[in-house]
Amino acid sequence: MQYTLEHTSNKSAARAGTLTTPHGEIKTPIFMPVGTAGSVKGVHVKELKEDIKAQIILGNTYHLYLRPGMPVIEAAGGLHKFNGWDKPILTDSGGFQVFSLGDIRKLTEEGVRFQSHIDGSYHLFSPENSMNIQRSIGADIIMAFDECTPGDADYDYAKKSLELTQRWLDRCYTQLDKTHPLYGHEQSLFPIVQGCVYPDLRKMAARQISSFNADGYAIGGLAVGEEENDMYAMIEVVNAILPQNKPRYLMGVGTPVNILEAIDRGVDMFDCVMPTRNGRNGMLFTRKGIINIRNKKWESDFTPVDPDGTSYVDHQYSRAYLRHLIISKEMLGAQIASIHNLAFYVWLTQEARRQIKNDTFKAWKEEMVQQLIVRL
RNA sequence: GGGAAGAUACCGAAGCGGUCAAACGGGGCAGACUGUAAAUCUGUUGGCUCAGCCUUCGUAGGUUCGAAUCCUGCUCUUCCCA
Repeated sequence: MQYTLEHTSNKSAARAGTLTTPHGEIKTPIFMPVGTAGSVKGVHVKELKEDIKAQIILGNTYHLYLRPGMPVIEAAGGLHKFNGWDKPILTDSGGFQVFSLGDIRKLTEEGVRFQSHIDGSYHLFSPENSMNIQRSIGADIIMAFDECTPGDADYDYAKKSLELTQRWLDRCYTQLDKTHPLYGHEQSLFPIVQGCVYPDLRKMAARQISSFNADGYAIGGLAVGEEENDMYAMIEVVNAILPQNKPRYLMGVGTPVNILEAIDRGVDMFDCVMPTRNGRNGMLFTRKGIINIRNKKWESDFTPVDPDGTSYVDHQYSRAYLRHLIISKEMLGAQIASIHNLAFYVWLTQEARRQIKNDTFKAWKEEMVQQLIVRL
């Protein structure tokens, strides 16, 4: 996997680059739609490619492992073959589920004992089997198995948690060395920086993972309950240390403003469930601000969903019609909103890329962040 | 024509002497959602000069310290018999 840093913004740390993977190029900064169970909820591959212009999507180790299970994924020939997406894929390691499944899991040095949220059965996730499962899935980019430390963790907990993540990283690499890709293409492991909101822990973590010659580096454990300013501060601290010539991936973030602020601080890759989940729940992100399409004010607004939108759904349907669909719980409503939001997120990052290369990023971003928070 | 049951807030439906402006659903209105246990969850839903007051449980009266709840007339609805 090859990353080429093409341009750095003249007035900020924002970068434009190209990441070349076994399944094609990714023009950064980039937003990556989340496809937890092997599908970006409600969105066809055709729409991802032609309308949203997604360059890479995510899958999730925990969810795919539980269902359909690795025998099926391997028999299919990996996730690319299984879901028909022939562009790059990134899989999360299950680390986030360590955080989000809170009360049905137990954390030990060995790994995490989970109870399946589907049938209550017990499973152990460890760095070793997370790597094995991610081999079976066959993503281009695979993530280290970490503990996503909660944003409100105290210093001692955050330190212990970080040290565990560091020991787990060694085991991830060891396991990866013992195994090989199953489908004829290389897989790149991205290590993850933890350390909660504590600058010295973040620095320590960034230095530690930088010592591995990874193809890219991730910043995790942010947007998980901490103050927004703390998040931005941690990004700055970490990006000052991570190698310049490798992509940086901010995991699970975030709002359109979060993304622009992070790009401004040198982040290259993003993923978040917000465009799809919030879309399904009636929230539309546009370059003029945020629309809650369920609100009565849109009841008879027959103007396009988003006149500035880049996807066909933006012009094909009216706000009144989309409101009707969402309120009536018609599945088409969720699909339209998801396509719109994903297209907007991808547009936002690709427009940022254009502005960076044009050396106009900083001013453009300052204007955008004012606009993006407006409630329409 | 005779008999039975019933009429409760936007709708459906509990309540069957005081703790009832009235449970619970639905609908309406609004909010939340950040490496997806989420097509989910939360709040609110008579009025006002709002820690209180006013009007509301078909309608008109009555009993009672006190009624959505008990009694009587009336109106309407559903079912059964002729």
